[in-house]
Amino acid sequence: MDNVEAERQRRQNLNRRFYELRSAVPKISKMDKASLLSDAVTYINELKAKNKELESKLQHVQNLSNCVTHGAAADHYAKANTGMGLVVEVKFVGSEALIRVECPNMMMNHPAARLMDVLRDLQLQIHHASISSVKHLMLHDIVVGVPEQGFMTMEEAMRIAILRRLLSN
Amino acid sequence: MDNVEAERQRRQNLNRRFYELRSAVPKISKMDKASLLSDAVTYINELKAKNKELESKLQHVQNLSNCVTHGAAADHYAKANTGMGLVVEVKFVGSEALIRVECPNMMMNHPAARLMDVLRDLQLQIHHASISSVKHLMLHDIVVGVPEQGFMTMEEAMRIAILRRLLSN
DNA sequence: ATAGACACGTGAGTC
DNA sequence: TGACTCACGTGTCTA
Repeated sequence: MDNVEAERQRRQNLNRRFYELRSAVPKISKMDKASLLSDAVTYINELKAKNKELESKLQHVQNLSNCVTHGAAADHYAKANTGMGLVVEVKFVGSEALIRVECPNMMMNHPAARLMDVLRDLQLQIHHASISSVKHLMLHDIVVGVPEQGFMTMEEAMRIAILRRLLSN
Repeated sequence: MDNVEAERQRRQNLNRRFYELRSAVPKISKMDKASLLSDAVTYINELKAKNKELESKLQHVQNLSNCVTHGAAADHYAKANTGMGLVVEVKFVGSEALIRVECPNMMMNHPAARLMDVLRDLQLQIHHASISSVKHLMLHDIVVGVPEQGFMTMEEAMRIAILRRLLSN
């Protein structure tokens, strides 16, 4: 018959696909065909799960970094609490601290004065200050001396302290 | 024979696996077994590729956000290329752009002059500038007008452009 | 020898 | 009608 040869090629072709599948699936329990198939489905499901996990993680991280990069270091805390573009950054350089505050003008009256009050309350001595207004935004770059103890190791605490006091009342 | 029944169950089992595989693979060209197998391998490879892409993207984003949050907007590009604390941030506000550059003094001669050269080269008109030196760090806060076209939609490109020119030569 | 897995040829069904 | 896929029973091989 001609059928026998056709069937021969069909089996041969099918086995080729099996080998291809074997090469595509890394974890193979047994060289058995049935095992290969179930291994393939479990592997596919693993990939699907990992894919979903990665996608959600990526979206989460991208959301966070959007918050950060959008405002060039926009403050998550401020965003969460005010919904506006208040940004406070603190960075220590030796015994001094750089403080950078971005504040929308409409957010509060005389943000500069308010910031100075806060710094006074926190007993932070001002070494240098540069304040400018661009459009609706007030920019404050301030260099302060840091007290011998307290904030020395906690830039974040200091940042949060300034932020809370700015937002309170 | 007893073999016939065993073989019957084996085929039956194998077909169950085939059906499971069918349910695991979303894109099926034909209901053919061979097609199913090749569809499975292509789908697996698609998942693998997407997985790698997501992983690298995630790592990339995580690296960026790590750099950003670690140094209060530290710059990945600068860190990678200089190993020092050069930081360039760009932020658009309407038709103006805020540029903030942190540069260690020992990194280059007169970083302010160099930065001005760069801004001139990029044809960015200076609206306001505040430059101060604290310890070993030079701080530049500059407000420039943005050309009608070009950087308007690409803060990042502008940031990178400034950074590259600062680092070149 | 006993069980499990496979390839083979064959008949049957489909387009 | 071929061209195609599939299920079946059978013989063979290995552990």
